[in-house]
Amino acid sequence: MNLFTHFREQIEVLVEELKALGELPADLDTSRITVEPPRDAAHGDVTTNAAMVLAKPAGKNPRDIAALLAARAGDLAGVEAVEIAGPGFLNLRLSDGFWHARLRDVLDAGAAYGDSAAGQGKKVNVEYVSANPTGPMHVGHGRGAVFGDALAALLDKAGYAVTREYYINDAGAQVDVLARSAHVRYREALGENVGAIPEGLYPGEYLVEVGQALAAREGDTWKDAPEAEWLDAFRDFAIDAMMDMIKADLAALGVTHDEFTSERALVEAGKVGEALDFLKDNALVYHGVLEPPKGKLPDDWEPREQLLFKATEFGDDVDRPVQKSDGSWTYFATDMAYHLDKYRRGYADMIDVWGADHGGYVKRMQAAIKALTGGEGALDVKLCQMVSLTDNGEPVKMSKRAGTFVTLRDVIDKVGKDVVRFIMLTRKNDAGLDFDFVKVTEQSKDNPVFYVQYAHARVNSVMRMAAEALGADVVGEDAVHGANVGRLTDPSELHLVKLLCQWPRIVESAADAHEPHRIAFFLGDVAAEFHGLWNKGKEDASLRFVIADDAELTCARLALCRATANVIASGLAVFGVTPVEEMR
RNA sequence: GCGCCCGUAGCUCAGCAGGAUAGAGCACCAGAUUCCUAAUCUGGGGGUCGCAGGUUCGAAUCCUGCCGGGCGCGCCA
Repeated sequence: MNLFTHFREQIEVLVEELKALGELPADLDTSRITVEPPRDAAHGDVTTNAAMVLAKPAGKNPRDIAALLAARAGDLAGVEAVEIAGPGFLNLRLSDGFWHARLRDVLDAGAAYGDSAAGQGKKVNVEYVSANPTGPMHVGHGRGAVFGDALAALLDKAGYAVTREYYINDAGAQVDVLARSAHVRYREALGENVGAIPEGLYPGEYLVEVGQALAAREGDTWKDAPEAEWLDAFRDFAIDAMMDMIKADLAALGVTHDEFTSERALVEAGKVGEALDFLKDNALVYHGVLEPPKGKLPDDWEPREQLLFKATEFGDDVDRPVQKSDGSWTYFATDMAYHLDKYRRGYADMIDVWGADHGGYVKRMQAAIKALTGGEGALDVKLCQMVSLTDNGEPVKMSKRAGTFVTLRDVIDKVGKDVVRFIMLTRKNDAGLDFDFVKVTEQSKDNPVFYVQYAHARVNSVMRMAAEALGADVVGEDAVHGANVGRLTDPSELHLVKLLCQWPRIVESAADAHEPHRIAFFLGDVAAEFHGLWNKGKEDASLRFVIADDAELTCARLALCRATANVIASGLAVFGVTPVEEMR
């Protein structure tokens, strides 16, 4: 249960009562009422702006409305004190007993704590990675992969029916380049001295294997054959090989997808034609000539008549071409068809995770979706900023030519997938991210992965010590669930309980905002609070978790430890990070 | 030229669908440290929230205009 939602509903009930009594107008709009934790703990546990937002439409003084609400709020279950503060805030202080009950909720829910029904089972499609099948993934792809994967898990936890999708860009000119590059490696594998890889082809070593495999399978049949005879087969083979490599890298990162949609298959199935027919039928395309971009004129610019989509009618800045001069579709055209296809598969809500360099593309895609779905479909595009790799503060030099290109796989192999995943999520998606090989593996408070994992491991450590001191019985499931948590009365203990109880709210708001990074910050807060509690035990032995001569109190504190580990594990699960039992 | 994103402490960044004196970590300064196995702890200084208007009971948050940085801008995806 999200307790803030609970009190939001309770306040609503009180407002209805006041309406019935004629104290407030019957048609009062209550939608702007919020119930949330106050920033300052001195203001209680729960605060609402109800009186202030209702004041104007009700034609009353906010503090008068607050007084009306306060008179009734004191009777709500769990509310110990009510006060009116500032311009008309209504602050509720909840009883220790209420919090003890919530702690039991955390323990009973286990890993499912934080699960929400807010999404109401609504279908949502999250498309991420979608790296071109022309080579290995770099860390930038990794960020998008982790972000998309975590966002999908977050939405899933928040009650949405999530589909994770990968769009394979296997139809453009670049996969022909891939095929030609593979052909060079094929000839090389057959013993030909091919020299340097020609300009314009992919020079990467990763194609050597592909060439060898082709040579083994095809023999020298296509060695000197004209391109038209082998292009299709080589392309298909190379794409499959690249996708196998990409999927293996994703597996190493723990990233999964439910659907892989092929651009080529979409084109061959006539989906682009269908989308274009729809646009034509609705007079949303026309033949015209675009104005040249101002300020920066491309060298080879010349006026050209093209088939244009009326993007400006849907919020874009200029109309966008859908067909190239050779008659083939632009990337935009196939992308429109792809998103229409997603919509027709039942996804009115779509989220795309892109690299920030595609930012200029967002408006036209959103315009296209508006046009193609009659305003029914919605697309949120999450742009991921660049990742800069550093090694103890020094930038990692990357040069494809010098062979010092660091792939995503290199990074995973070096620091482990859990570290990669967590660090990638410690920044907002649209902020740049510094990934330092030394810092991310450092065992110190400065390293968020370590700090959070350590808190989880420390719970385990406490359990072991408790078992040694008081016997295995105090750490069993029964003992934890049967603990008299009413013994938790120290303010710092209750503070941790209150923090843990925010988890459902964090899940819902992070899911709503499509911002998984909030979870990383929350987990950092939980870890800090827990470590802080531990440290208090150093100064004041009565606050230690394990009290040798008081098994009941120890059990209560172990329950709090267990609940802390629960919440951390629940958050790490969203991130796809395995909580550790022990630090090494 | 236009569009998108960003501009918060010396540094790296949070700031939750506007909310009550703007937060954290690092760094800096001052103390503590024979500590439940654990890779320290406590306290302190430090901010015109880029600038200027506007909306609002209330703006770091929303709107407009500037300034500064990044990305992008017709047959690359």
